[in-house]
This record gives sequence, C-alpha cells and structure tokens, in this order.
Amino acid sequence: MGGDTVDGIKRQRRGDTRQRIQDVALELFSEHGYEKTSLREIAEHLDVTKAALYYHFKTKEDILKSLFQDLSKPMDELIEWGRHQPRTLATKQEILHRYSNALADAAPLFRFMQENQAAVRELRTGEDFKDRMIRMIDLLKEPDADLTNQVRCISALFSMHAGMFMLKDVEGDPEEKRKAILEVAVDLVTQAHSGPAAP
Amino acid sequence: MGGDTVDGIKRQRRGDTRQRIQDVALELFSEHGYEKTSLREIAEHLDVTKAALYYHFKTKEDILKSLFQDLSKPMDELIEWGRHQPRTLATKQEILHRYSNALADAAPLFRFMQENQAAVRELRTGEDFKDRMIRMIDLLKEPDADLTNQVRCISALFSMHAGMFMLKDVEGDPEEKRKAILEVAVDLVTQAHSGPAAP
Amino acid sequence: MGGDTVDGIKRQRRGDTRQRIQDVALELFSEHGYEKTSLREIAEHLDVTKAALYYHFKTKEDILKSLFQDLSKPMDELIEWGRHQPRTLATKQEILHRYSNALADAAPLFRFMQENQAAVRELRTGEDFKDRMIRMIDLLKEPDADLTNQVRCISALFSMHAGMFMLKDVEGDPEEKRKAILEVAVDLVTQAHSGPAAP
Amino acid sequence: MGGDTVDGIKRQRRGDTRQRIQDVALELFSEHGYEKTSLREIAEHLDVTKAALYYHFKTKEDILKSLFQDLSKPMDELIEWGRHQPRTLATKQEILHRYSNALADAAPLFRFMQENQAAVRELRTGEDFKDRMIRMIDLLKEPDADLTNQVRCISALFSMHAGMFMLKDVEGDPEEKRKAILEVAVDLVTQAHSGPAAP
DNA sequence: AATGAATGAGCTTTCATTCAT
DNA sequence: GATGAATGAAAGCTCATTCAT
Repeated sequence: MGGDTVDGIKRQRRGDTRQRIQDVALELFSEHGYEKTSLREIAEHLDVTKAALYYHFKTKEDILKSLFQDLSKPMDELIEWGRHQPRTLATKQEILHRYSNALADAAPLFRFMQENQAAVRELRTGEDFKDRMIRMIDLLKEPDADLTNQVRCISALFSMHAGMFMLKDVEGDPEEKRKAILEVAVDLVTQAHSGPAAP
Repeated sequence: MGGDTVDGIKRQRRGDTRQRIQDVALELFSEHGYEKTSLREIAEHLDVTKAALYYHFKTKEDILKSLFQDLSKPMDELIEWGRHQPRTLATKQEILHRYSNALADAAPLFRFMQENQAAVRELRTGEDFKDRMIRMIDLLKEPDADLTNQVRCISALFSMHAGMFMLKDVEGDPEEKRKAILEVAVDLVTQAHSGPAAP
Repeated sequence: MGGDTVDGIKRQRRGDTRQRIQDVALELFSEHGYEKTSLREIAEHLDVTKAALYYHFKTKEDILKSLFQDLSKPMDELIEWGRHQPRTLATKQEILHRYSNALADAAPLFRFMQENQAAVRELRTGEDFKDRMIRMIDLLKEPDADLTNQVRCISALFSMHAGMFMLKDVEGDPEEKRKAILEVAVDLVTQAHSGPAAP
Repeated sequence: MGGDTVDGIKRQRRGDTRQRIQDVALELFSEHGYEKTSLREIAEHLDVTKAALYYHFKTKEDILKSLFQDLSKPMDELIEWGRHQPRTLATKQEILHRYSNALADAAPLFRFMQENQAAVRELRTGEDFKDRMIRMIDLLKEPDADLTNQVRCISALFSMHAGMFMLKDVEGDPEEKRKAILEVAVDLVTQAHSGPAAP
C-alpha cells in the first residue's frame, strides 16, 4: 500500500495519477498483452477504482494511445532530423545511433509494440507505427537500392527491436549488448549504402 | 468463397470440418489477433455453431496448439537434422535455405506468431516457440561467438520473419523477395561464422 | 431447476423462453419505463441469467423491437384494410371498432407506447409508430378537412389511448368503459366527417 | 441565498446559473428523455462541471422537481380558481381557455410530461401530476356524469396535450392550431355538460 | 457430427454523487 | 460559486464453455 516518501519532495499521490496509470498500464500491457489486460487489473495495481481511470482517460484505447505518443515524439523528431540531413553514410550511422538511444529509453514500449502488433493494428494507432518504420527505412536506404539492400535496411531496424529482448536471457552487460546490436545494424546499413556494386 | 462440387467428385463438407476450422481460425487469428478472435466469429465464418467447434477441439487454445503443431513439425525436423550435421558454413547455409522454404510454406502462421507473441506467450505454447528459436540460433552461431556475432545470427533469423511481411507492400515477385531475404540472412551468418577475426 | 407440468400438454419450459422474455419485458418496461428496466431485472424475474437473454435477442433494443412487431402487425393490417375501403362514415366507424379491439388486445403495449414516447423515440422504432398514427388519421379525416376537424380525428385516436389507462382507477366494467371510449371516438369522427358545414 | 450585484448592467453569468441549468435540463430531458439525459451532458452544454450542478441542486431529481414547480403553479392556481366558481358551462369553457394558455406558455414542459410519464412516475413527482389531471377533470365533468361523458372530459384534456405536438408537422399558424384544439375541447366538454339526456 | 439453450465470469463503460479545496 | 479527483454501483454486452439431445 502506497506510502508517500515524505520529507521535502513529497508530491507523489496528488496530480500524478495520470502518470501512474500510464506506468502500470505499460507494465501490464507488456506483460500480458493489451487485450488480456483488463482495466480492473490496472485499477487494482494502483489501488483506485476503475472509474478513476475513466476520469483520466476516455477509453482503454486512449490509455494505449497516450503511451504511443510518448514513443512517437522521439521517433518523429528523429525522422524530421534525418530528412534535413544529406543522405550520407555518416548520417545514416548517426540515425542508427540515435535510434538505438531512443530504443534504450523506451525499451518496454518497443517490446510491447513488437509483441502486440496484431492486437494493436486495428486501433488505428498501429498504422502510424508502420508508417514511421517505412519512413525510417526510407532514410536508411538509397533511393535506387536493389531488393537485397532494401532487406538489409529493414533487417537493421528490426534487428535492433528483436535484439533488445532476445538478448535478455543472455549473459552480459546491457550496454555491451546495445553496442553489439548497434554494430550489426550499422554494418548492414553500411553494406546497403555501398550498393550492389560492392566486390 | 465456398465452392463445393469440384471436378466430379464433390467431397468438401464431409470429413474436413476439422481442417476447415483450422484454416478459418488461422485466417482470423492472423487478421485480428488471437484474443480478439472469438469462437463465435470462427463458427459464423464456417456456418456452424460454436458447439460444433467443441466437437473437434477441446478448447480455443487447443485450436491454436493444433496450428502450432503444423508449424512445429518442420521446424523440429530441421533442428533435428541440423544437430546431426557438422557445424560447417555449408550446413548453416543449408539450414537457412530450408528455413526459408518452411517459412514460405507456412507464411501466415509465422506472421501470426510474430504479431501475437504477447498474447501467445502465456499459453505455454509460445514457450516452445522461443525454445525453438534459441535452438535454431545455437545451430547457426559458433559456440564461442562474441556478442556481435550472436546478434548477427539472431538478426538473420528475425530478418527472415520481418522481411516476410514488411516486403508485402513492396513491388516485385515474391520469389525474388524471398531470395533477397535469404541472401541477407546467409550473409549475416557467413560473417558470424568467420568470427571476429575476419579482415 | 425446472419442474414442468408433465402429462399431455407439458411444453412450458422448453422452447417458450423467448415468449416468456417478451412477456416479462413488457411488464417491466410498462411498469418502470424502458430505460429504468435493466436486463438483470428481466433475467431475475425469469430465473435465468442475463446471458440467456442474449441468446434469444441480440440487444435490449431488440427485445423492444420484437414487442413492437406484435403491435405493428394488427395496426398495419387495419391500415391496409382501410385503404381498400371507400372513405364512407361506415368505414371510419368500422376502423374505430377494429382499432378499439386491437387496443384491448394489446393494452399493456399501448400503455407502454404512450408513456415512453421519449425513451422510445430515439430507437428508430418509435418513428414507425408515429408514421402509423399519421396514416390512421389519414384514413379517418376527409382530405379537405379544416384544422378543427383534423383535430377531432387526432383527438379520437388519442382519446382511445388515454382513456384506456385513465379509466383504470374508475369504477365499472372494463367492457363498458371500452364502449364509452369508442362511443366518444365515433362521435368525434362522425362530426369531422360531416364537415364544417354541419348545422 | 445568492447576493448579486444588482441594478442595471452586467448580470449574465452571475446569478443566472440556476436558471440556465433548468433551461438546458428541460431541453435535454425533452429531447432524449429524463433517464437518458446525464448530468455530464447538461454540464457540458453549460460549460461547467458536474459538481457545479450540485451546488445549485441537491440531486438530479431535484432539477426535475424544480421544473415541475414552474408547471404546477399555474395549474394549481387554475384548479383553485375553478373550485370557487359555479360549475356552469361558462366556467368550464373559461377553464379550458385558461388551460390552453397555460399549455402554450409551458409547451416544452408539457410535451416532456406527456412523453416521459413512465420515467417520471416513480419519482413521486409524477403522482402529483396525475392527481392534478384528476382534479381538473372533476372540475369539467358533472358529478353524476355517465361513463361516456366522463370520457369526453378526459378526452378534452388529453386532446389538448396530444394536439399540441401532433400538429407540429402540420401546415398553418400556431395560433390557429391552438384555437382549433381549444374548439374541439370546448365542444367535448359542452356535450358532456348537456348530459346523457341530449337528443 | 452437430445443435439449441444456457451459464458464470468478466469486460468496458457510464452514472449520480461526494468532498476537499 | 465552482472545480478536480474520485467512488460505488450498476449497466449492457461478450466470451469460452457445457450438456442434453
């Protein structure tokens, strides 16, 4: 049961309910999936009533949407930044670096996205996500890239997602893992950048 | 939809209900997700009652399991085959070839797997799938591979999954696409095979 | 656990659930109003679960619609009959007679209609009812009737509705009351038929 | 209760919130019915919070009651006046005249009453209304009137209600319509006054 | 091999209402 | 004179499942 850290800072219980709902929702959505997570569960974890959730969010889907917005902002910023850079290899590498950081920051959300695509697709929120992926890929691949190199770029991106949670059970420092994943992604995009004429 | 008297013989409605349930279930599970698909929907698509489904399958989860078995057999066979081969580059390439074929055969099922991980995880059926992925990776990576090369192998496998449905909206012949995807996967595993000492 | 009256007639509990739902629903809708009557209440009165109601009717509104259909049939038949008769005074009187009978048969339903107009209006089922009233009035009034005589016809019809339940608390034999109500209605329509030129 | 800066200008948002609540409530109650209209809706239409409504009214039912009081006063006055007059035909005609005027003034409220009887009945507020109707009828009918003439009086009253909104879709000047309705009502009561001995 | 009828549990959502501020 | 935050109760509805026939 929630005690508040007293002393100096305090706040906690007043005004942050909305944030707490989001936190718990993300946790439970990630763990059991969106459909399987009921509002009752979320409410119980927060020790409030279901109706309280509806004071802060109009629908269950709205909670999900609000989570996506947190995810979307950094991605949109990254895409916007990328569009104004020259399409050099250095730019692409920088994009991957930044993407890797964004991923690390919002890891649970990305994991959730990856694992709940079907459930989320119909919510008109998923569409946005796929769009963003496509625009990311557009930044990474050369306009005239052949199929193989397109696949390399797709692979780079998805490997970052997949790696993130596939390496969970593997020994080792998380930061090391992130670097390894990034390295592979950079490799793939670098190969794709050289184009089909590479020896 | 629903042609019957094919080519002289007729068959159709008799002993194949079980199969038809599986077909429709896969289609709907893939489209809307496992949780969101109700038995009512499946029954309606088949023009039978819900109760009829229970004659053929003990539970909803059982329908899902039966679908996985179709997917599991080729994977298990492939893994079994791989274990009895020398861990050469040629073997790895052959594994990827075979995997690519299996994937093409059971594409909708794989797509479903990819997009419903969260929903499926808790069903004790998903665990098996993750296990299989791990065993596949074990066949592809060298025992002493560093993190980066492990990621390459993981990436190879997941790229095959992701590519499968990410390229759906891309122009071009499906067979060409499959080859491109396979090429990238082989590349990744080849790199990983050479190990960190590669020039 | 159902005891059925065995022997000979039997039926009762098997197959008549749909009818029983309608009966109870009408009773409760009439008593407390449509909105105020919950499916839980209906189910409890029938000693079944709410879900059972949904086996027989797709929605709460559907129950209401089914009630209206019972009401609509005699009215539509009456209107249809009326359209094929000459617009004589005798015809009009016969229409009122028949309407009075229909009303007596479906009294609770009419009372419900009268008392729940607002609640029912938005259900797209009420519209139909108003249409029917208008068509009834068209049968009763002369095409060139002045306002006053139009009001007489409207009044005739509504008096039959209102009388039905306003006389409930009055002493006397129901059949007598019905006759009195009918007499007033016939009077009104007769006056209207003679037209404004009557002495 | 409510000190306001009186005199001359400004007013508007200040002391009239109570009145505005009543106006909006009547509008929405009439349109969608009492049960279907939520306090949220009312509050939104007024651009205040639900809690604000509770500053002005103790409960939802209280809002309704306050509306009825506006309606009741003229009716009670009319009834009181009627009781102190001789029961002549002229008196009855004057009652109908006055009633017609009251009706025109409070038309939306009457329409609401008519269309929400069931919903309102249980609120212990509706009972009053039925009582008033009965007392009105007592003023119009002769003490020894036979059933038919009682029905005439009931019919006169209800025709005024029904006519009010049934003629809405009919062409013509509202004042003309009101007169036509009144004429029919007067006719009915006049007939009833002459008693069963009329030729 | 399949249906008709039903259930129990649970879901998302809405409502009237309260109260400290 | 009003708001922000929350509640308890209930509503309509859906679901997987059962079982006698």
